[in-house]
Amino acid sequence: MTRSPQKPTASELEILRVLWGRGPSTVREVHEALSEKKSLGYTTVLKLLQIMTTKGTVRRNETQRAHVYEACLPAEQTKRQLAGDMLQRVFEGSASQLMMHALAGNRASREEIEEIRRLLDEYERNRR
Amino acid sequence: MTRSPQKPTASELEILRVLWGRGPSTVREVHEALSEKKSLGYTTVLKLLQIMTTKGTVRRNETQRAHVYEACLPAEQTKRQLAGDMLQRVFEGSASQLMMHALAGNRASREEIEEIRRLLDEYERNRR
DNA sequence: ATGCATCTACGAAGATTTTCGTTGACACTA
DNA sequence: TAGTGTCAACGAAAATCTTCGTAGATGCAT
Repeated sequence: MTRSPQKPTASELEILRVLWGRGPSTVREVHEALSEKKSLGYTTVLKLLQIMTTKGTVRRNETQRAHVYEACLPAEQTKRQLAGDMLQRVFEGSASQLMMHALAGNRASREEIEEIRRLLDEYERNRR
Repeated sequence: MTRSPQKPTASELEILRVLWGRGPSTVREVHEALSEKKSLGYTTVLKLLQIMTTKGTVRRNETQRAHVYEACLPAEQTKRQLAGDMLQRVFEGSASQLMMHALAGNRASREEIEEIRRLLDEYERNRR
């Protein structure tokens, strides 16, 4: 029985983003990365990583004195899960609605719109 | 000082969706609507609505014995806020990334893709 | 070896969310 | 008017999330 991937909390996501960006990291490294944005105690980060380990969100290598943590799932997969979850919970599965609401309020650049069109083409090509 | 709209929790969102769909409703009506999907006590819904009232998420009309609740903000605004929040927290502001991750795993119909293209055109037209 | 710095483990407090049970008010009906 | 059903208010338990202090182990430098 495989554990279904559970949705990371807000704090867990912040940590995951550091791990995805830096690759396997020690508590200190994660803590320093997060400290640039917000103040947070070292042991808070440690505790979070320990909890995430028990949840199976991250795994750690304990061969060094300072354990090295890494995300179990690739960023792509977790992001897909988060986006899919919101798609269902908020937009009843309508991707067009999700997109329009995401664009509203955060005016996207012309390049961004072009990029979306390009990706849509690609998506359709791969679909058939 | 206006209270910044705070992000509804998962349960609160379920209730908001009922209110958006039905319009102003009593606790009983909301409870019955939710019961179709999941089992939930009547007083649980009542309590949630009371909490949401103190938070300013909903307001109520108390002229009837059974108070009538309604969402303070229109669905559009809250959805925009939720989508925008995820856009920043997970996708660093990249709408194209959000889009593609939402589509992956929830294969969208050809019509859905067309709809997105149509809305993109419209969005660009209104932007300039 | 002694002391300082760094690390993990543990526990726990406080906040928030989710869930209901109980109580007393109110209203309809037989 | 006595009984039955519905309603809001209140409090509180349970679960989860967020945060950090303290203790004990480990390694390095003097």
